Amino acid sequence: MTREAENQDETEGSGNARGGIQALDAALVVLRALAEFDGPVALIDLARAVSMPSSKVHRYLASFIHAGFVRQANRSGRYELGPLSASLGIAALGRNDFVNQAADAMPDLSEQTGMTVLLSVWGSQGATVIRWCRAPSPMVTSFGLGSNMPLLTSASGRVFLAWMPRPVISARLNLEVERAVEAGLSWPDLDLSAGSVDRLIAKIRGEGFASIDGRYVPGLRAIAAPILNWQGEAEASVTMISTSEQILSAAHPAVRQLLDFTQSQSSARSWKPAGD
Amino acid sequence: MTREAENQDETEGSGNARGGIQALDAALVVLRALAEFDGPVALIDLARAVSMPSSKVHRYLASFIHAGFVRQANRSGRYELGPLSASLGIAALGRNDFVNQAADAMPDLSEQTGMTVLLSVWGSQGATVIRWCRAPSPMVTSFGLGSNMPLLTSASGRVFLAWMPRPVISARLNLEVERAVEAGLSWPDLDLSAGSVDRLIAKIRGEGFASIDGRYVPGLRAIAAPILNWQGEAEASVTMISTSEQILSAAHPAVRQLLDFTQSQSSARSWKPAGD
DNA sequence: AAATGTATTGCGCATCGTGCAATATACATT
DNA sequence: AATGTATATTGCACGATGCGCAATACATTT
Repeated sequence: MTREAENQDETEGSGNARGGIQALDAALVVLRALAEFDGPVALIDLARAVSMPSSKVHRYLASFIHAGFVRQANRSGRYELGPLSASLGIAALGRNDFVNQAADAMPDLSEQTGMTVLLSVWGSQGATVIRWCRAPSPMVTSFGLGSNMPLLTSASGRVFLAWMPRPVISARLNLEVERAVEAGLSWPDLDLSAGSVDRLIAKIRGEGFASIDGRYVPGLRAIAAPILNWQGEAEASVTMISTSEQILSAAHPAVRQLLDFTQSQSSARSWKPAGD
Repeated sequence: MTREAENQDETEGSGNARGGIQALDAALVVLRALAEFDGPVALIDLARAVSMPSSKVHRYLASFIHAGFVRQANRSGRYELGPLSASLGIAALGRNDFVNQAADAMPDLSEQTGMTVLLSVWGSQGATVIRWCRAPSPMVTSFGLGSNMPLLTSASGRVFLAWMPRPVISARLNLEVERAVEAGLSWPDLDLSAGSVDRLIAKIRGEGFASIDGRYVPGLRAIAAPILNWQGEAEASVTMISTSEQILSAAHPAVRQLLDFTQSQSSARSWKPAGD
């Protein structure tokens, strides 16, 4: 195998990274690159992104598809992450994370409050719903597991807006503002100036929770609060959904219950720095 | 590389699965096996689980660790999924959004079958049509986007009846039964006893799809199947409408196409362990 | 219909993955 | 503490197999 000069950081000259398999290393680079794209990717683009011949990438993708980690969109071409990647992520999240503890406790919260509760984390595409606990009460379910919530107009997203390091969310924030401006959108409690966003952030942090009233999605109200790590950054967001206007008030018992819940969960262990 | 007999389903004799890389196939089997363990795994156990030599598995793991998909707990011992697996999964979750994906693929299904296809989710008023893909064939229908379908007497509704958590639908079910009783309605294949409903649910789940014949809405036949999420709950329902009586038979090709469609859109548990 | 762009696939060479077994290391027992 | 056992890690040599190139198939566009 005519190995190319794609060694990234190791001092090895003889082989690849200590004791690994070269083909696998290259393949994982491809997989990671695929994950970093926003949507379906053409083979050529993916190959360019990783600086490999198309045929090489294609063979990797064939194996990934065979295993279920990747799926090709239509008949013609583009590749995207497959269901097994999602399963892998769910398994990874459920390992030693706060996610498990929070998810285990969510049914209780849902039952006590009679509301639908969902748990989301910050992914490359924004706030992503990873757990979902339905309440018996009627409720609009136009989104489900894996939904990406908007940063500005969802309670879950606003939690990350307020408690995520600015650099992490800035790209997403710019994207959403840009799109809103292009679409000519305007919102009840938020214009698109930087000052308005900062004021919103300050308000959310001050109150300790974020909310969305029925003016964005008619009839839908939600409150959300962060699960914080010891650095005060949001690791996850817990959201409660209701059709009642009243939960938006800080005096409503649901707010108290939500904050109790997230604060008790915040003491759990959090993300550990990458191994490597 | 002394290749072992790890192909079990392909007819290929020369290589492995169509155009893939053997080492990568084997490595992904390992990763998948790792994900299926509950917690940290010892190398030996993982090797046994996939029937490979420890050294082989160890080299794969070295590459996975190097890429960040796997972490080893301490200096010595056990392996677990790493942060990159979580990132990958979150990205995949967003990309495998059932509703949008199904909606994107609906035109194809409509074209292949020549039938009108609609997509519904569970809303506060019951099954709610959110996408609508008309077939060229003329068809008079009185409902459109946002219509609420009955739980008992629509194919879409029956899907939710069968694949939705009982608490979620119970209120709606009671309401419909109550109203039917008050109105003195009676239906061809369903009386209003609890047992009858349970029998209907069992039948639908057994067949994998729900149907409505022309006796409820004269001249209108429909079949519907669920798009299931990771929890096995119905995330959405895909319905095909026809005026022909024949589609109600499970032998009709449209049923096959519908089930293929929904299963491909669901988070398939049907991924076979690729390796040996 | 021609043309362009892309995905897919033979093919032969030599690179590199593999199995075995030796070694290092951690853990349990006496 | 020392020994023993079990597991993780690593050389080594062979030859199977992954790789790049280029031809082909496929699809979409002008």
